[in-house]
Amino acid sequence: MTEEEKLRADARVNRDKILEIARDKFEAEPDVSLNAIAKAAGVGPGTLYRHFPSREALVLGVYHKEIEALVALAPALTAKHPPLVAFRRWCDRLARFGRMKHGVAAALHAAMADSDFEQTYWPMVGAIEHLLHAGEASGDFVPGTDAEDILLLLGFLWRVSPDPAGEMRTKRLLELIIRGVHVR
Amino acid sequence: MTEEEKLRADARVNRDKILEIARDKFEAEPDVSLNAIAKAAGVGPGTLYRHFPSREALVLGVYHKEIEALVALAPALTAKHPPLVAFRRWCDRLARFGRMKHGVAAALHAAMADSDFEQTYWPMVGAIEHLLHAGEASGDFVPGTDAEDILLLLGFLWRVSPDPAGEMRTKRLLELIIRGVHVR
DNA sequence: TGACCAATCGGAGAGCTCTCCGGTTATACT
DNA sequence: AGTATAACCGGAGAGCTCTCCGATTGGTCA
Repeated sequence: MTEEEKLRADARVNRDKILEIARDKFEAEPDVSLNAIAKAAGVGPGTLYRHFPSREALVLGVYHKEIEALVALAPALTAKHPPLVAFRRWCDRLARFGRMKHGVAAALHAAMADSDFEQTYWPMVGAIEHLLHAGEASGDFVPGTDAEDILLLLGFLWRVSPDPAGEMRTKRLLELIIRGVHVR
Repeated sequence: MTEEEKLRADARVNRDKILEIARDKFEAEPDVSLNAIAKAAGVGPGTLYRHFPSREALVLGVYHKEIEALVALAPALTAKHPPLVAFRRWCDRLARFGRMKHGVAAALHAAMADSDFEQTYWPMVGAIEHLLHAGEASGDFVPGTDAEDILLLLGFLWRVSPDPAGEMRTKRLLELIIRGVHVR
């Protein structure tokens, strides 16, 4: 979407400044108040909330690039690997992303699980659909698996702790899900 | 737990009143402010928050009985049915519960997925453990499956919509999970 | 260039969450 | 019964989220 293009110059400056500040603040302390971000960015709360109507929207704005990369990764993986491997690698990558951004996980969770966030939700579903289709075509995956279902299920990634124990749990659960989509 | 016994008489009255009011309010409008509940119950916010330190805790307090019943159901089901059937029925029941209480789902989700809520989390894990053990013993389930993992995964139940489409989605995802724990 | 107007700004304010602590009261003990 | 004390109460208040709207300003066209 060309949303960034059609913004008025001052609005674009503000938007960028907010994102820049927000990225730093989130890194430092994920529970930062949006008020604080607005103040640090030199705008009023009204401005921040007009650009990003909710905390989730702001988080999504901040990590937009990373998410785009993740979406783009899906076709690349299916091109280079057999479907099962591609699916597993993509999930691993998603898990790693979730672990890194663990502090903002709650917001990400809400955002990804909610189809109101069209800018993020549907591309993500598309990526999963891609992976699933490859698996169906090769006969490796149970046919008819729904991509939205899988994204919903993968929501657990945003709730595991980022320590080694959580990593093990992630590993086990991804195994389970893969067993669930794999036809034997 | 005997927590209700050792309360001072006035505290118990307040606690019960709060729960009674909260049940009604939640039924009517899940997003009610806790302030409103406190006022309707005739206590100050301080009192409400001392009894239930968070919204999640209050929700758990309200549905405590139902959750206990759910936990008690697990052994009953394993006694009457083969492990796979027992597991499926228990999940169905949990799903139905989630669907009925959809308005308070977010709070329930946080509560069940968070082991800080020991009163609810561990009994729930215990119930799942029971179901899994039965399946392992009979050789139907993949050995070594962790009950906490499953509870985490089942968290999706609190995010599906309560309409027919959501019901279908629930059905599909429970199938997937069952395929994931079922050996062969 | 000047002036118009639609887009944008930003802060006041309503309502909420959650905490803190001085005042109150049930309970136990004599 | 009288009293000590630990438990409990409840409201003031700080800080947050989110909205609304009058003031402001960038873009455009004559």
